[in-house]
Amino acid sequence: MLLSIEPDGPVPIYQQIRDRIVEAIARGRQPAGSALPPIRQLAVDLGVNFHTVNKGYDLLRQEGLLRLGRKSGAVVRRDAGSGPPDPGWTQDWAARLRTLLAEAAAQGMPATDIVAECETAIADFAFPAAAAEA
Amino acid sequence: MLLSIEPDGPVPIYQQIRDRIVEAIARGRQPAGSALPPIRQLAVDLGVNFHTVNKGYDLLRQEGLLRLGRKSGAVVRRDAGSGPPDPGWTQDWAARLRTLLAEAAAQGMPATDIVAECETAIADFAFPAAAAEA
DNA sequence: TATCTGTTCTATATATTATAGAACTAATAA
DNA sequence: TTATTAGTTCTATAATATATAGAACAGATA
Repeated sequence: MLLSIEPDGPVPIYQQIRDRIVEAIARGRQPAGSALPPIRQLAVDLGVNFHTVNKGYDLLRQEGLLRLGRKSGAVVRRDAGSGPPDPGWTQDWAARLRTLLAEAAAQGMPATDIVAECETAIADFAFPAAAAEA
Repeated sequence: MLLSIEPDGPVPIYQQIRDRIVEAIARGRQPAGSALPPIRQLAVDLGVNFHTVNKGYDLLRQEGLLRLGRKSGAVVRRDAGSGPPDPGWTQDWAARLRTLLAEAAAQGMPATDIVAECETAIADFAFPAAAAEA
């Protein structure tokens, strides 16, 4: 489990930890049932306080992606193969997506490029029965 | 210029102001050259401090989307018809896109649904010579 | 001159972020 | 039992971000 962090970046460290793990889950590198490093160990590896890692893990638990146990540690609960997400969650996510895509359009990015970026990202994910036909 | 804000939401007010304006630009409701409300007036309309609006406008200025003048006020500088964005900017944006899309995949959203949400959002934008063929 | 607009400064209060240390709970291993 | 492991829960501190507030300034316009 490699996990590179930018300590001096604009995005909070606990958020970066959460983001990298979400990406690892989406790409199938952390399938459902797989274990994540213990909070204290990851904190040492990253050179940050264990409370910071704990906050990132807790975020993932609130999102339903992690299951945290006393001795079992942090285990992935959902992945790209799980059932469809909650309708309310999908709405919130779609709103954030619209804002992010609008940003690219406002910056003058062509529609074809925007679509291409989306497809490139999605192609890296590990869907259960992916068909990568062009 | 309608602009609804959630004062008690998790996202900062100045960020919401920035996001709504970005979406208005992308959708062609605020084309390049069009004027935005004065800082103080928008502050009154939204029921927030004018410093909060100023911070949102200043963000957009830093992103190259707005031009702020003494008497000219806030004028849109770039829109969906402008030239392609800066390569460095595109890289950063693509990274944020990958994180957001990974979130949906990790939550179990099917690839087809993710693509559909992207296309739905893009269809609302005002590209110069859009071809909406299916 | 007077007005409108963005800009800049100080100031205050609250919330967020990150670090730090200590103690606790539950499960496992020796 | 005893020790270890790992998450959980408290307090505490410092730095930064957020939002409000007021005042004053600078440039363009009527």
